[in-house]
Amino acid sequence: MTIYDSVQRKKVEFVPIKPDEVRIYVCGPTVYDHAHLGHARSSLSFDVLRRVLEERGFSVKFVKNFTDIDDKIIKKMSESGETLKEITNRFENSYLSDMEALNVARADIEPRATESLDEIASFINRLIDNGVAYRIPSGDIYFDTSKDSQYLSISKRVQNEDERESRLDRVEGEKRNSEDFVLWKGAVDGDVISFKTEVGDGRPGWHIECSAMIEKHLAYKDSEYSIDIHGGGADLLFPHHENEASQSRCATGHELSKYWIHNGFVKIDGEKMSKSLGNSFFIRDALHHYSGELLRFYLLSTHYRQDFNFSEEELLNSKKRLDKIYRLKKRLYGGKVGEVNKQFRGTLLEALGDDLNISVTLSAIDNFISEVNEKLDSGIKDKNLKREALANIEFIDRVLGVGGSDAYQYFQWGVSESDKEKIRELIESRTVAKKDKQFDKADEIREELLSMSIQIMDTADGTLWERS
RNA sequence: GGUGGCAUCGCCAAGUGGUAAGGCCGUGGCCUGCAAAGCCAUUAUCCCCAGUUCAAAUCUGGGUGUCACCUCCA
Repeated sequence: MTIYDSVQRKKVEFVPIKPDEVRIYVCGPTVYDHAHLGHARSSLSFDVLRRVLEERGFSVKFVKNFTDIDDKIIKKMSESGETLKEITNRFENSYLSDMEALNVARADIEPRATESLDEIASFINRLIDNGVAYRIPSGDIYFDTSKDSQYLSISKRVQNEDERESRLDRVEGEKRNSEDFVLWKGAVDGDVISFKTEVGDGRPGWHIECSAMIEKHLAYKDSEYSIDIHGGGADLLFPHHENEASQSRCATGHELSKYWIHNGFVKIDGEKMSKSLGNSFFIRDALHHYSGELLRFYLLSTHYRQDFNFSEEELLNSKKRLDKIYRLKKRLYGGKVGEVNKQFRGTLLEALGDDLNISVTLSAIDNFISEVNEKLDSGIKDKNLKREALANIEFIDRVLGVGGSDAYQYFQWGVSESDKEKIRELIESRTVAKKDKQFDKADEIREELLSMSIQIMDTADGTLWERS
């Protein structure tokens, strides 16, 4: 299969370091707030990647961290008076519950910075020993980027003199080079949180945790590369991933990752969603309006590297597409699940194996649905048709994580029990009216249901309804 | 200012040298008491200019527009 490597900046054949095994590390959230749609998209992208790799026969080891030491968390501590643990626990749980709603599989290991302090400290010590990190009088420890000839090889950024100087001007002085970054922040009076480690009291900088945790939990020690795939949002490429890679290179002598994958942004009204613009959108808020499955399907419907423009109109467009899977599933209801169609399976895996080409994948699914509907409409008796179709839908669920719900429940999402009862009663009276050829009355009832956003459809198996 | 991405039917969106997938919307038809659903049919020469080639949406050069990164950010 091929994937797009952000360092080589092209699609390349994916060949894991060791046959049949793939080790992936994805940068997880900083747990100082609820997760927004950008987190959802990133998680979803790598969730599908993982599913595809597994479906293609790889054994995948997947690690995603929680950044639970951070200035924004500390700020929250002083604002709310909560402890670090209280805040990070709350938002970790919020994150995990959102991910569950989106049907994102849990990582095999979910390390936290607070649980990796020994490894972080010894990692920093190695950098100091290797002469690529230095301590300044305040107690802060910096990484010396000038010591790594490969620095900027990940982001391919060019340092020009103007930028250097303008950045030097606004830097507090004691760094040796403007692009040096902090590995460890020494404790100062008034710090609300500080950890005691072999490099002193204080707290780690942002980038170091990933390098240390990758080495602890995931890295090959006997290979040119530590792991197969390192992923995250496109905004992490620089400086975060550049710095991670540089640290790891200087401490371990190995390149950090063989492939780098970055997902595109979620935009609202054509602008990147971000805290500073005030247009971010929490997953949990979206889940009040739409099911997790629909949100998942919608967020997956655009190729992961493209910018994703969130719009209600497009979301409803996606819903119609997802509805079609479930309408077919309803038609197949109660049947036995057979064997997935080999060609169908092959088409999906080939499309997804081409750098997760979702458009071709969805197109193939649409074609499959149409074909089955057509055959079903023609009335031919073919037990295997239904069995295979059900198996195909199961396969869709395996690789994309959608289509696995009960078809009837899917269409009843967000309808209260009392409304369901009312709907049943209305449909019953309409059925009676129809039987008596009282079509005006029947149509009136249908209008009433429609005003409740309930669409009905008369079938050979009786009148079915869906929430539109 | 530096770097990178993108520009294909009303909208979303595939396609990386051989004469434009798919979805939504619209229109016509079948089905239906009427609908809905489903099915069938139907809609583009690919931002502009120049070039390479037997052949380009796809390659090269130039231009325009747009977005992002360069500061915390998925």
